[in-house]
Amino acid sequence: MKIQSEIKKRADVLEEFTEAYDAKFFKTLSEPARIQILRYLILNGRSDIGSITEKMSQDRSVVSRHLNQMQEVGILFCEKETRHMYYSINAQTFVDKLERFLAQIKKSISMCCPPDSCSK
Amino acid sequence: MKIQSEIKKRADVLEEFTEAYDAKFFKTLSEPARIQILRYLILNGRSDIGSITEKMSQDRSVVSRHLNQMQEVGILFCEKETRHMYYSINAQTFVDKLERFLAQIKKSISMCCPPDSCSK
DNA sequence: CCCATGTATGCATATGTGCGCATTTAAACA
DNA sequence: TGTTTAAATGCGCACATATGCATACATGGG
Repeated sequence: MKIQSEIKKRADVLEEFTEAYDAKFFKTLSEPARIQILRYLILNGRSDIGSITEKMSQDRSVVSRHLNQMQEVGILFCEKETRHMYYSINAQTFVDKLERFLAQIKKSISMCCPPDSCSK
Repeated sequence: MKIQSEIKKRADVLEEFTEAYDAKFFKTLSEPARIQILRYLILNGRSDIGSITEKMSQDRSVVSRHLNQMQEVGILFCEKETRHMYYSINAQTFVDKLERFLAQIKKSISMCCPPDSCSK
């Protein structure tokens, strides 16, 4: 039956959507302090924690934790060198995550909201 | 001088980036309850608050507030009809916001992180 | 007009999380 | 091997916000 296969299709797309969804990634992107860090790295490129902290009002430890979280969700890349921990934007994973999410949203929307299903 | 113009270019792109950045949009996308609402709307399309609440553990008022916030940041579209407030995914603004952000990130990254500037 | 139904809002509370301080760990240099 | 510098971690505090209850505000049906 046509309806049955439609229901299954929706459930499948929803499952895909749920798997692709990274709430922590978005949460990380929503914090003012972390946005400031992102801005700093866009402007200055690869930097260590000390340099970043100089331009911020927060404590070194706080910045360290933010950077760590940003690295965990794939926004930043880090590597230790001598005594310094250097961070830079992880272009690969960052862009990839956004593109995956965008593709999934488009897919989900086209399924659930054709022009004459959602609007009225 | 070459360096000076490079600095200006970076500042300009950063300003664009900052303008395009909508922290509240990402924050809205990061809450479990709101993600559940999004999932519901993907599966069921246009729905009123009552129907959505039935499938959630939160109170009607809480769901109402979440829906309102999601509409504010451009994720959802709403329209009142008889006594019901109907919500649906706002494909236009939702996708547009993501695409704008993605484009801006790509632009910023390509400027600040050419392969041999960020990596070491 | 009054009542029922669907939403929105005021308020109190609980949970989450950003923050700074103090301390610990790690590593380079004398 | 001790000293100094950079970063990470434990802990407690403060503030933001998600939640639920009670209530107020619509609006359609009788």
